[in-house]
Amino acid sequence: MAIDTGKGLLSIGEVAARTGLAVSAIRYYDDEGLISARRTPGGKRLFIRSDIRRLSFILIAQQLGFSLEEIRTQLKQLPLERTPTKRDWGRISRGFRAHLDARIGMLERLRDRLDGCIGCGCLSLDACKLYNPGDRAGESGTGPRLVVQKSVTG
Amino acid sequence: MAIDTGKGLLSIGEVAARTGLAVSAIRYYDDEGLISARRTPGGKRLFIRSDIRRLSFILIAQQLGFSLEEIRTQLKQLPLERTPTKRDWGRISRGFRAHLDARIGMLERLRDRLDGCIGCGCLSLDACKLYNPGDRAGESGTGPRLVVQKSVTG
DNA sequence: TCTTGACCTCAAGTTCACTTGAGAAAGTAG
DNA sequence: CTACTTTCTCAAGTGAACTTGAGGTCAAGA
Repeated sequence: MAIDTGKGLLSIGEVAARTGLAVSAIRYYDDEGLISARRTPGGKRLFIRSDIRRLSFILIAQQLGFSLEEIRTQLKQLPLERTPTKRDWGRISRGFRAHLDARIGMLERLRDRLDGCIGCGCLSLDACKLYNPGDRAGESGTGPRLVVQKSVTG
Repeated sequence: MAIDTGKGLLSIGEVAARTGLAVSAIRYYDDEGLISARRTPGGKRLFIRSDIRRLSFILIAQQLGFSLEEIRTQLKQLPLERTPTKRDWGRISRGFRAHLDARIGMLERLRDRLDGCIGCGCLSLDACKLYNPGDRAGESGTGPRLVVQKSVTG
């Protein structure tokens, strides 16, 4: 259980326990390149402390409606081998915050119009500006529509 | 093309044109009971004017991160046969707004902590209150996690 | 040494919200 | 009546984000 090469490395089970993620999910993120675990000579995954931070970031970003693809793009700004510095995280944080602000603004505008629009019964797509078909997700391709509109641009 | 029994009824194609939805999506919502179309003697779907309003509601609610299941629950408060009144829509609107407020609040709290948390590199699940594993979606069952946390409670 | 538990890979299954395709029937225009 | 468009049903496919299962390996304790 204590796979620790003296450098504070963690097994997948320990990471799962600390993050609340399923072991299978962590493997999946590793396969998808969102994190990149080292290996023991025997082939078992080893994680460093900052991998937990990466996973936390993934979870929070998902709650905000970012897809794994978008999160991967954000995380590319972080070093994989070296433990990211305050400056590294700060860079991501700023871009992240801009998207957060945009999303909050969208919801606030929506709220401000809600009573006057759904409330009055005028809700009709051609007349009501609450809903704008132009920027709907899922214009292209099949599969389910995105639940919240996309925001990270490459 | 003009299937109109004198009462302003609309064909599925006309509803698709007015809402911007695909015909297949409208059929799907009908099958799922989110709307409930009448039929011609020949079996073709007929829609009343307020069905467009229901569809608008579905689209907007989806943008806010509600699942179809949650939206179905909300729409159950509306009469299916009778055209919903201002009072009917108002009731939904209030509940809807409460969820909107909650979601905005969550994002604002997240934003306020973002610089101090991700920015400083302290992002760690056991210490950081940004992320709360307790109310994560997808605790039960398989399949993809909800993108934004659930809010409509039955 | 044997057993046990955590871990491995790879393939296939699952949910959501649809779309696509096949084959048939309804309704309209000429 | 014929041609054509629209609509119908039903089955199967799609993408995202995982989970589940089968069958095998690694490492620590009795």
